[in-house]
Amino acid sequence: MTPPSGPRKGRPRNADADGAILAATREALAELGWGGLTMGDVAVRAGVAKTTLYRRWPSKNELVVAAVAEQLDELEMADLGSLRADIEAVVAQFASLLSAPETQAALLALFAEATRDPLLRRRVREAIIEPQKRLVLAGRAAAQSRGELPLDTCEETASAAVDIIFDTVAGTVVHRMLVSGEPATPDWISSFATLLLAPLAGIGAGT
Amino acid sequence: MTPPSGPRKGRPRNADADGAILAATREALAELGWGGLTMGDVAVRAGVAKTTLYRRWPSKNELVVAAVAEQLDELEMADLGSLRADIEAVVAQFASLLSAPETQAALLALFAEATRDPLLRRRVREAIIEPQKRLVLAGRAAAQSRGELPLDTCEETASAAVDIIFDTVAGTVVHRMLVSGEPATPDWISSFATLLLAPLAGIGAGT
Amino acid sequence: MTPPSGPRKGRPRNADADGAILAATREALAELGWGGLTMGDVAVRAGVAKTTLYRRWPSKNELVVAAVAEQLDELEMADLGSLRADIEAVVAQFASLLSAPETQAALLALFAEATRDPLLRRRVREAIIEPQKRLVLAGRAAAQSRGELPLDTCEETASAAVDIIFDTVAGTVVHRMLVSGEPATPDWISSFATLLLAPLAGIGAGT
Amino acid sequence: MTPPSGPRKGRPRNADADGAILAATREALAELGWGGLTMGDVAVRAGVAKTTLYRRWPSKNELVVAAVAEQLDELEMADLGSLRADIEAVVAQFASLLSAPETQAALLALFAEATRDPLLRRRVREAIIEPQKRLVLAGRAAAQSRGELPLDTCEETASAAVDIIFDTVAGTVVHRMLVSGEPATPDWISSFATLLLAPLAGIGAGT
DNA sequence: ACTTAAGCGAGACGGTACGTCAAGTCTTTCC
DNA sequence: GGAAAGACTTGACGTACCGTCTCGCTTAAGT
Repeated sequence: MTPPSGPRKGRPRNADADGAILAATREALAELGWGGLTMGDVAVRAGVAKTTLYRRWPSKNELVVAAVAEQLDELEMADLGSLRADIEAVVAQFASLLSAPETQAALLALFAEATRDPLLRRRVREAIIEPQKRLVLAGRAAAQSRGELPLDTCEETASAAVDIIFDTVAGTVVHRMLVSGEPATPDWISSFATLLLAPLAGIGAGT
Repeated sequence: MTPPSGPRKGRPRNADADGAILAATREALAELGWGGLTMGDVAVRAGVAKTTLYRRWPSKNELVVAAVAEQLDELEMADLGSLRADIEAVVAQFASLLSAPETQAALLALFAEATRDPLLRRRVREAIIEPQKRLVLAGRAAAQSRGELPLDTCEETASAAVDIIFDTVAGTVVHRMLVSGEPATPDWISSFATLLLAPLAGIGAGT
Repeated sequence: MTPPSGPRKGRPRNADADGAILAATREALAELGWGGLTMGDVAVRAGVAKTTLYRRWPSKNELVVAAVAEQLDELEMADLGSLRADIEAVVAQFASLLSAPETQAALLALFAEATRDPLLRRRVREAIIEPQKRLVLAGRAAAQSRGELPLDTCEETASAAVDIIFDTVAGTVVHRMLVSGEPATPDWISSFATLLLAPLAGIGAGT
Repeated sequence: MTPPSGPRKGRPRNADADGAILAATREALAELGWGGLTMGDVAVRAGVAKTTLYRRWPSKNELVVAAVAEQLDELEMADLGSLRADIEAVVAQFASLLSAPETQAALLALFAEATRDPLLRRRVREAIIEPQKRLVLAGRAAAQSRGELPLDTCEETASAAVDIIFDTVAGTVVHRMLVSGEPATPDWISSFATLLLAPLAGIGAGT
């Protein structure tokens, strides 16, 4: 993947430019939205020629994926000692990310574009979705090690459970914040965690 | 809203055109996606001049909102005798709507655009979100009349509950289908209904 | 050739624009030369959008041909009563045309480009060369009617004679003014006319 | 101009490169014309880095002047025993030079560019025009030594005569071949020589 | 039948961004 | 210090679409 191929020939790429461009992209995205984003504007903000953008990312889409992916790398699952606490923490983190104007503008537009463009879809999956899914997996593993959740009896069922939880968490938070346009207050997060934990309570009660 | 202004002067608008244009919009949307959609192309598909489009809708955004809203009017809440059945039915309906390529392409793009454009946001709310929210309300009312749910004790709490349920249902289904890209099979719908009903089970148990 | 095809559909082209664009082209050509001429600049000078240029002429070359051809239409052969006077008049006219900076910059560049591009070559021939060749023909006809020149005995020979005279007149004047960069003074024109008339003098002397 | 500075420091310039580059330039010129010629392409054809081109010639113009000038150095005036023979020989040589596609593409473009760029104009004069003018001078000197032409009585008149002859020969041949696009056949050359010699015949007759 | 007013198609218009390309410069590493 | 490689800035290219405009024509309703 990474070409470590010895000492490269020719003038090396300006190492600072990548960061400057992605930052400029997020800034422009926040101010102008997806529709208003232009390559020329990003280039000017980054203090770089338009051709330099195209040399590094083949299209506007790829550039935005990269810019947003960099942002989402921040998310992490901390083991806080209880499943409820862990869930509330990750939802809060995700919500705080979605409060940033640049993420708001970018995320839905990216998802929308990915609906039609298979390559973009793959890039979005790899760069954005999968890294988040690992949060659900980490949370489950922690809960299992604490005894809050039973160990997986069936691989397939477990996977389906992860998927449904992931879609529910991500989808609901996104919908609340970006579509309904309501903030994710601590109260709301608490209610939502209750909703998610209810099935487990039932299991626990039934045991 | 509706101009009742008697018998209008001049040549009346071609009544068929509206339908043809909206259909052409959905068709183009399905083929080309939001980004690839052009007014010129829609006009050609509808066999109509570009001017006619602009005479009826002030912009591309408005046109697409109208085209998608027309599609969403189909949704309805049938009282099937139990809350689980009602939920599964509405989720299935919503999922089937999101299977249509034109809806897929349009919905997220519309949400994305609405993030930046307050007027569009209002139109989306009015034309798309609110009509769906009434399904949740109708479902709750039916369940209450059947005794499956307690009557509202507090107006405010009830409203918050409706909101959270609405965001969860809409957000999760959208995320599963459009972002994760997985189909909403009967099994999945059933699992999801179980997740939603779990809190009620707890309430019921506690009563 | 001219499409008189009834009442045209759609918005008619701005009739003033053609003239404004061609004038702007000549102006820009004079200031910046062929290499410095840009479509965008012409558009700005003409107070017109760049797209309007491309809507009317498919390329920079065509535009310049049109601009220069319009200029060359001025040339005309007046019957001044003697062959020498006619020659001196047409040479002076041509020389005065080549004094204009815009013609200077354009003509050679156009000829150069035409060397490679067969379509352009054809356009240049039609629009620029042929109209000039008629001057030679008109001059010869006038001289014949005055008895200064014998009537054509052989069609083919006559045609070759016209060609050689035409190339000599046009080529020499262009070379003097644009390549050698010397002005065509009345003295020079007189000397050149003498050179051209010498063969006839010989004929006359031999009779 | 020529740096005689002993044994230079560092790696010496590749001596073959100059020739390879000029040849590549002419080749590219013949194939693509002036407008289509790119430095990058020349570099690739010559198997050389673009930097090397710029290290040796300051611009595209200079490179092409050098490439074309090299070609024109071939011309020479041979004393064939009579003025007519000498004239026909030099016209034929010049015509044969203008038959080469690379010269065709280059010459007019160079003249055109020189119209605007005083430095280029000077270079063109020095490298291309002057060397040709000496042919006319040599021819006249030979004719004078053979008694075909009177000795110069007036320096100034003689110079003007050389100029007019030079412009007529060069201009007419260039116009015939590059603008009119007709070949310079032996017949045509003969007719043209007759035209040039006519004034002398008159002088001779008058003597 | 005759006016009036709007709808309609066609297509030109001023803009703005696109993604590409070439010119000429700069910055590496290797020789 | 020359040379190859290739990244860099700049600026024009020709295209596409937007949303507006201006035509000539059509279609009713009101006279």
